Amino acid sequence: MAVERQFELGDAELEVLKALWDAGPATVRQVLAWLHHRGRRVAYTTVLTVLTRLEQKGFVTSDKSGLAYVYRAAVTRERVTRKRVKALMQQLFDGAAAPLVLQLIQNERFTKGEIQELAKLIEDLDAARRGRRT
Amino acid sequence: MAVERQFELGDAELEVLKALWDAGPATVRQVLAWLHHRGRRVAYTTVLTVLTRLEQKGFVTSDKSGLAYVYRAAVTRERVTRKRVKALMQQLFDGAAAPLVLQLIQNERFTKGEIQELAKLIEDLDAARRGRRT
DNA sequence: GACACTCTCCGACAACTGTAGTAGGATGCC
DNA sequence: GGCATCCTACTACAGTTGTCGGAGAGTGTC
Repeated sequence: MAVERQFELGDAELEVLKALWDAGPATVRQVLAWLHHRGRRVAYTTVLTVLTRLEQKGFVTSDKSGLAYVYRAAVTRERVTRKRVKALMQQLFDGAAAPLVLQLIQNERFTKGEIQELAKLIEDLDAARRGRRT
Repeated sequence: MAVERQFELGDAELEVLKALWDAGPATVRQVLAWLHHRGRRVAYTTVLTVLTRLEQKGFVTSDKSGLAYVYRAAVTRERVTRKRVKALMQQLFDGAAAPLVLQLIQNERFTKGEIQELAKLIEDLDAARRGRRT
């Protein structure tokens, strides 16, 4: 690879994006504060660099309204999340979702509420399937 | 980052590991054939390099029984898979499994059999939870 | 105007990963 | 013995990502 791929997100980049998702549009300094708050000890310029790269990749936009540039996420958390999950499914299970779900259900713990919610969703799925007579 | 992390698997590395999982212990040439079969056009020496790195990282072992070294996976597919999924959960959902499962169920399609299997697993989970009086 | 701050820009560097060429040893065939 | 073939070791290089430092511009304060 190394050629062709073009834009994916590394850990640091994702972390910065999260700051924008959680805190809304923010300046470099605000993102830095958010990261420090989360225990990520990085320098101001590091955040700046990451934001710049994210902008190059199209994940954020910026505009200078006051003294400093304000950065804003240009992609939704849902979109990025879905894409990542898809990629993982592709990589590990040749794109199939079921094995992943099965693994999660068997290996992870869920609260009562979560289990109920899952049960309900599954039931809905089943009902929909029947409804479509598939 | 760049420092500290030490060993994770890239796409190419994972693909090579898959070859060993699927086809069992194999020589460089056999892995190469497997990759070509899967449409991955890489050179012999590339495979050799990747296998060498995987060995350095402890993911495979090798032994020279005949003319060429035979490489063998030193980690199970399950172990690697679980670790990757955990990492994704950590990265995207702060370690929580439920949001990931919910997203999968809502966004992906499942066959009748899969839905039934899921329903059964959820039911078991629920029963176990009740059994524990938790 | 000088000093202190705060920003952005540019350049840099190291680790990791993907990819591969070249050299040289081993083996087998004529 | 010479030549083709196969294998490993070593080296290399580019792209990506994480991480910063220093230079220089803008702004506010005495």
